[in-house]
Amino acid sequence: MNFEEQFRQARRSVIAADFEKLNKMQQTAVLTTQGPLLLLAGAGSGKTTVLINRIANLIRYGAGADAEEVPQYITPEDAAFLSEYALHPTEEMRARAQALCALHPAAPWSIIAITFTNKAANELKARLVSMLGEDGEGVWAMTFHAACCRILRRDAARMGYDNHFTIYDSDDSARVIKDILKEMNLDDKVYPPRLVLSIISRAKDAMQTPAAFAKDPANAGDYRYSQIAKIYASYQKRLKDADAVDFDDIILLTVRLLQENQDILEYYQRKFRYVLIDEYQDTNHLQYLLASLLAGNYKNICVVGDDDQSIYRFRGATIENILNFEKQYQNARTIRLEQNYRSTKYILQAANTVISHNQGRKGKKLWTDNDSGEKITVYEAYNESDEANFVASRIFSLSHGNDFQDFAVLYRTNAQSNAMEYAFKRNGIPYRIIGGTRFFDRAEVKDMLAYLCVIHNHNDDLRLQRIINNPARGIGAKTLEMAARQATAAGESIYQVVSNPQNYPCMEKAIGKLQPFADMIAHCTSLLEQLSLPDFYDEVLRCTGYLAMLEQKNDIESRTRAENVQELKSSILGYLENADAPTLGGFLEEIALYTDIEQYDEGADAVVMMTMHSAKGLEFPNVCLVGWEEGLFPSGRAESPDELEEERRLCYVAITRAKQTLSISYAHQRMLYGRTNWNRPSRFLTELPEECLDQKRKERPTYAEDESSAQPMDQNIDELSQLPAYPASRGFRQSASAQPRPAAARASISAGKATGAAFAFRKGDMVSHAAFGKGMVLSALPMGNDALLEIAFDEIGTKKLMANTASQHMHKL
DNA sequence: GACTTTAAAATTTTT
DNA sequence: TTTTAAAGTC
Repeated sequence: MNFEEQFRQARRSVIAADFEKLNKMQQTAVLTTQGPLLLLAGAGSGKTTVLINRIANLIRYGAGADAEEVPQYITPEDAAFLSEYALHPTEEMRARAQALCALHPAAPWSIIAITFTNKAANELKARLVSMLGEDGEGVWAMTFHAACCRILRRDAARMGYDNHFTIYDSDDSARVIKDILKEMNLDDKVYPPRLVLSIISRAKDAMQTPAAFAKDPANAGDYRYSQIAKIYASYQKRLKDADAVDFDDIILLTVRLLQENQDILEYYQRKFRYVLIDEYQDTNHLQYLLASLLAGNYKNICVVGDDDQSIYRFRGATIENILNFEKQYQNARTIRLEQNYRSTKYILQAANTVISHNQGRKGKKLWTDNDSGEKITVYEAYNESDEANFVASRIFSLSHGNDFQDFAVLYRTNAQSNAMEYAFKRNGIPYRIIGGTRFFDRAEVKDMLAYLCVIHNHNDDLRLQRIINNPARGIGAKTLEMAARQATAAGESIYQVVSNPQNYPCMEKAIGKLQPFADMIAHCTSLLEQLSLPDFYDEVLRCTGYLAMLEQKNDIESRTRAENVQELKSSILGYLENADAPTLGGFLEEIALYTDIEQYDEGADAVVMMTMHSAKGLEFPNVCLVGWEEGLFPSGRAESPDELEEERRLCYVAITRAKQTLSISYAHQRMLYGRTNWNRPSRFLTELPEECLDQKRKERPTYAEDESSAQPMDQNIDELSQLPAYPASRGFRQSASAQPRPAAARASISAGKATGAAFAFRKGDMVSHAAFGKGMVLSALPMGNDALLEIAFDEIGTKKLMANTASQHMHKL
């Protein structure tokens, strides 16, 4: 063997030793640095760890592990040294060995790692910094939008935008569409703004200009499409005039900037020697183009993803990007990470089996060295509240009152959280709900941000319209409409009209109302130069009268809103900490993309509830999946085979969140949106391997008898109360509207022994609860057929429980 | 112009 | 059932 070959082998094994903690495939992925690489990373396979280590390898050793090249300066003596070190590494030899191994090490700023969410980007960055120190800071680890924004702000002029362009979020965009519909005199029932926006979004994804969209043969002859083409054109014009871009524009303009400007393209292609894309299965066409452009020169592109976890097709992701990667890059290497470190064998087997029902996969089978664990509990509930009680009981029996944070309840739609909340409240189980309206989506927060936008840029018409009469200043729709018309006619912004009403005869009536508003904005603008940002913000809260308005209302809702509005100040403080030259504009630019305040404080010991979608990327020791019924999961809206496969992938994602235990439940009858439905169990249940399951259901006859004719409620209650939980229910079936909440009536009966429980507990009683331990009843407040108990538990403090529910897990001592 | 009432719609979601 | 927006009333 010549010394070059000896050197190559030693080099690879020395570098590999740095990553010996990883498994074989993970290590291969880390050491494969050159050329296109497709990393198919199954759920729980340590994907992020691989990404971090791969970046570390690039910075430390560059192409060292993955190249034939042996530098000219390497001598046979060096090769011998490295071989020796590979076999017997010592601390003194280390520095020289590492220096020999490095081959064109990558500068941190020459690496770009793109993610979808700020959360993922932050995690990546934090872990890079903790592994690499200062070098970690230099890596471009950010979201698609943040990266594009950075690129775009530098050269926005080339695309005809100011480099301080504002970003419209989807809410802003919807307002613009509504405005256009009004102007064009179109019915928003025929052209729902959200739908129109999604059509425009698809057009942008296909890089269709409004003109091209209008001519698209696919839309030809469709009157509605011809109208939408006009809306699209008008929408783009308005954004352009306001120097605003929407989320799609950020990517689209960046792609066009690179395509149309050879010099800029070359700059970034040279700058980014290594491109990494996370969650590649979630990329849309534009993002694919961006990735291809950035990696166009070196072709060192590593995409990480899992085709089986693609659940965002509905918002434009194309799974084809990952399926076609190997066609796009003929010399691409593919590595599968199939060892799962997260789940038990049973859980994994269930996941594998379900997903195997999908066509069009890359194909992959997860395996694990973990224990078999417990079988998956499948529970057939009577209705949604029985299901919720089942989950509550399960949490009690597994947790014994500790470590609630180890539990997650995952559902298909947010609306399902209600029934769970109800049960958790009655049982005194602490919980938090993820999803719904996020902090920056709250109206009051958006209002204050709109004020800041207007103060920063008086010509921001869209935001001005939002706040000009909020709080009420007597400037109504009529006045605003007039001002807008004058502004358009004069080619000015609305603020120009509002601040100089005397120049417009028709505005005369409103001068008294407009002047104070304009003065207030002007005053705030002058404050900006005198005060620090946080103090300035306090003043804005005061001057605008916004805080006063909330304080005046003085109900719970308003108090929360006031808190939120004040909470925005911590975002400002957070911005100040990181910015070198903080300005209001800088804050607004940053906040436009970073809308993800940490709403999920991990410290709290509470069960988390969220949709299966939101759970992606997370893991929990114990997971309860609820609502496995046809029409709900899979969703009734999923009709085509493609859509059903997406539901199945969602199913796969949901199952693989669980580390140790998993329960799946479905309800025989469920009230949703005020209607009671009787749905068959989900088809996904039948796709689970029976040997993994432990099926449970309440002992009771079949529901066949439910179909028979209705009888008066009272009679049924008498009949039912004789029986244990969920007895036969002859003639029980009634429409939800015919009788008030039959399900609820049933549920209280279902407590069985509990009916008397409400009165069994008195002040001073000592009790023992399955999960909370021993305690004393402090008070018992009768409430209808139930009672609210306040109990001081020895270990966990005072809790409020509903007697009927609690008695299922609690007895008197 | 501000407030109240009523009706319709309600997957999934990040930027 | 709950939420939100638009129409109706003072």
